[in-house]
Amino acid sequence: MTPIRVTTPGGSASPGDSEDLNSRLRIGALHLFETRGFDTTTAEDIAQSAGISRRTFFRYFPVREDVLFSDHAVYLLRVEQRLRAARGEPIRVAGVALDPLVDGLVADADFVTRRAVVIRENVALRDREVLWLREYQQLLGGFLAEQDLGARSAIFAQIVAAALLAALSQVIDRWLAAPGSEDPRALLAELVDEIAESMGESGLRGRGPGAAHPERTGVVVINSRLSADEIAHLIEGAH
Amino acid sequence: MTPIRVTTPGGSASPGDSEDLNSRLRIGALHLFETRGFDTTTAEDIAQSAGISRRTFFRYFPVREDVLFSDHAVYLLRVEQRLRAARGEPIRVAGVALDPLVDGLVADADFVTRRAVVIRENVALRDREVLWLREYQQLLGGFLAEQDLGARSAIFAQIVAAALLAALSQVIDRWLAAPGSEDPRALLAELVDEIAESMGESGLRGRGPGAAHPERTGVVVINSRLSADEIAHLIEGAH
DNA sequence: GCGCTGGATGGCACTGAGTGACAGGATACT
DNA sequence: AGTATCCTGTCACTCAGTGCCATCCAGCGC
Repeated sequence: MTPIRVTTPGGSASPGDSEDLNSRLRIGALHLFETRGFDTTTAEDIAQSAGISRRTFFRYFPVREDVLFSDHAVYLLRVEQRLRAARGEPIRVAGVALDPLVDGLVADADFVTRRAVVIRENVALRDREVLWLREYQQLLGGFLAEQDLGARSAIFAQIVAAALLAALSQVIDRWLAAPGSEDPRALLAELVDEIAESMGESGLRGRGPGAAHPERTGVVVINSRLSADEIAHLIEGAH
Repeated sequence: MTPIRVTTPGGSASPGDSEDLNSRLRIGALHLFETRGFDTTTAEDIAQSAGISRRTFFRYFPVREDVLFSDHAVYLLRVEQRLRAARGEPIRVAGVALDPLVDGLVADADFVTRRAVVIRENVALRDREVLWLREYQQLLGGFLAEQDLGARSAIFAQIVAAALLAALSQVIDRWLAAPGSEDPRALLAELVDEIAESMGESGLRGRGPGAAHPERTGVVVINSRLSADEIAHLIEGAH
């Protein structure tokens, strides 16, 4: 997956930039896909549109589909950095680490929305996007697997990672469907919060209290038919 | 994805059966992959091993990789049936609906474990497996989306589906790594339970009480430094 | 200036996946 | 019988992806 040539030696920062070869390729390709359709556009066509040879094209993108996803190669690196740098409650850290991705997509809105249209109409592109998103999932999964998530930690690491990525995917979908109607980053934060609270350190009968967020206090009650006293009694007998 | 020819008109039931063309192909292919490696085995080779022409092979499996995954086409149907038939708390229903898949894999253990070895060593096969698993996820996601999961129902449907499928994936991985050490179906049930409890109707500030599991009572307290009275007070002020 | 070296590119040729079109051949139905 | 239908094989074609080699263009030391 990784060997997309990012071609950002130190200069042009964001994937929305223009005028390096990578950008010429992805923009030219998108335009071709929009007009001619994905599977009637050959690698040769794309290469020509950027003024390079077919052979060179495949040196930049080992798989033809990837010409639309070069940004992910960049975002993945940023997400990885965030994971390495941040500290705190693991699940929230993992969730927040996805911010650069969301920000990047929003900043590159024009390209991203047009790309989404093309992707929606083509199976190969949809599949390829799934595989790219899975890269993030593995990243988060790997990170969470190194943390202690209580009982069944290794398993839950993957489950939580999957949940987080599904949340991300939904956030992006919503944003694409109705741009501007909701702040994607805020929505993601909200969902991450809920996931962290429900599957986090205390949500799944894992370990004791007092780890990362000692000041945080939360109470969840299921079946409010019990009186407060009864609940208090239950709590006293619990731990 | 779907157009794999299942070739089970009404006769041979389980994917582990032999002697229909489909089985000859997948077994022959597996053997070739084991000995010669996946990417040095051409579609022609596989076709020959089953005594058919290359063209016919591609009529059975539009994508070469799929020759190893024909069982999923069957399992997907069964899972879908289970979803349609069962009633109860949605998340548990969705989780339990995966049982036919687990059972099928276990029943077909020889093939499945050998396949796993081949898959592990090849990117194209790994990717293809991911895409197949995603089919289940979409199935569950679609089902859950029709249910009412409380606030943000549409979003949580996808998140829960992803979590369930990650659980399934972990269960299978464990079983493959140490067959017989743990009952995969029991482990899956356990994980589904935890997911249902944490992300279910009450886990995520959704709707009121009294739906599917009215008798169930649970209390979760984060930060036990508070006294029981303080907590009771918090609760009284909550709803 | 010159020569050298390393990386990026292009051209060429080759394998193999996947597909459309057509032609038998078997089977089932009447 | 005749005929419609489904399955299969053959042929031919496009195009993705790759290895090999020649070339070109920096940069750098001298």
